[in-house]
Amino acid sequence: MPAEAKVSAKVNKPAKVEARAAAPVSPPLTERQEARRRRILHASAQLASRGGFDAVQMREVAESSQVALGTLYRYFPSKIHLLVATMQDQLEHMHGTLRKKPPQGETAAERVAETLMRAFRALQREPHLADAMVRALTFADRSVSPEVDQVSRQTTAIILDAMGQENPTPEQLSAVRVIEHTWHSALITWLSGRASIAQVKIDIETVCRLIDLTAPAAP
Amino acid sequence: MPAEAKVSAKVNKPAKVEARAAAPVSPPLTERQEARRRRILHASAQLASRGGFDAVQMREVAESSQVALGTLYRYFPSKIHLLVATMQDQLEHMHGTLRKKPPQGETAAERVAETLMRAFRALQREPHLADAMVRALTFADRSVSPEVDQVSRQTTAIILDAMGQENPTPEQLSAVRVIEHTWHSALITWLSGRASIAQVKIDIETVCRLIDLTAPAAP
DNA sequence: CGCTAATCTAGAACAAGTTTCAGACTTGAT
DNA sequence: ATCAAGTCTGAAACTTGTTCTAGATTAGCG
Repeated sequence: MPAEAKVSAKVNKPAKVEARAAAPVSPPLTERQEARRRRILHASAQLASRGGFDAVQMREVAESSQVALGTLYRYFPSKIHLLVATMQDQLEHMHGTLRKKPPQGETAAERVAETLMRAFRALQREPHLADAMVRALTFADRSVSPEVDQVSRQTTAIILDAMGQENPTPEQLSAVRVIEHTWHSALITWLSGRASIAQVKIDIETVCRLIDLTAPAAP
Repeated sequence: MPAEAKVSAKVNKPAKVEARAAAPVSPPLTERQEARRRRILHASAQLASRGGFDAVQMREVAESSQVALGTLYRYFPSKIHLLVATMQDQLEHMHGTLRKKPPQGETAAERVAETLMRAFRALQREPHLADAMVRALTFADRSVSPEVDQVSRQTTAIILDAMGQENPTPEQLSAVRVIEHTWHSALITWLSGRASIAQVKIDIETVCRLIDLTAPAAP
């Protein structure tokens, strides 16, 4: 009946199809579709690495990834969706990389700060890419909530990993939320040239103190 | 020689002209120019109050404020500049309002949290306006840094006011920075529907604990 | 194989931010 | 009062995100 995989009905956008590598269940993608999706994300990241948010132009992404503009929009319903998906992609890499070398700090706060600073250094290597991803993330409106939430969960997972906490308390989860807020906002101030790298470091270290504040003795 | 006030040279954009009400020194504006500026900001806030960021369309702002499109761009070189200036305007009101009834809390942390929650409630009354202003603020790139910085300073001033600290320590200033980060980011998650009002409250209260953590005995 | 529904493509069309330009209007100085 | 320089206006043009359309392709099923 359908063709190239029944992604579902008309309204369906492979966006939801973005079954993360972990659970490609919802709407299975054809090999060619999966390939297209990868080409698109690759082109997006490449263009972003050059000139940041503005350099990711939908027509160029379509051309670079050898896909028609309409198809690009079928996969990613907006530029913001595309960039947020790009961020999901990069975050997975990052999480994998971070897993390999766990932070060395004594306290949970130290380990989290160390992990975030490591991530920050990675972003510094591709500042334009960071710009595109972070701007998209904070500019996203309600229509992108599910995807942004996914990014948020991934970030939370990274931080909890660094804390080494199996089952964090509600208080600790609040602290993690605040750390994420600070992380995103600090990145923005850095990207827009209003804060130095050193300043970001201080902010991260400052907010990480909240962890110790909320991490009492283990049961 | 010039006309309607010598704003300066060719490249000059009254943007810099935005000498806040406090210090209209740099390039003095004609009365008519000041009036135009007010009309523009008013139209901007009005449109924003309706439909948020997207509803603030430059052509409409120009029409509503009875100014040519080109003139609008002379006063505010981009939509982002316009909305950030709108935020500066609103922040001043807010600061004035907050001054009148200082927060009641015992500790500095309580007072800051109370103040921010009061501001938050004000934003809730005009969620669309809040959306427009906050989105603009976080989307702003380097070209808007001076204006965004001004907003940041104003916010810092409000928080320091609430703390009741005359000369804060560097540590306290760091805490304030982190509070601002959390404030902005929490607003974004609320505006994009990813966090409830209650959640924002918790985040604010959580981060405000940092103040007590960094506020030792007075000298 | 041949069908049928969905997908993909190429390209036009539309929307809103931004730029540009010629001409009318103001302003402040002489 | 006059004039030079800067400002405002109105309208068109340009850019880039987004939508739409008609026709070519593809996938899976009988």
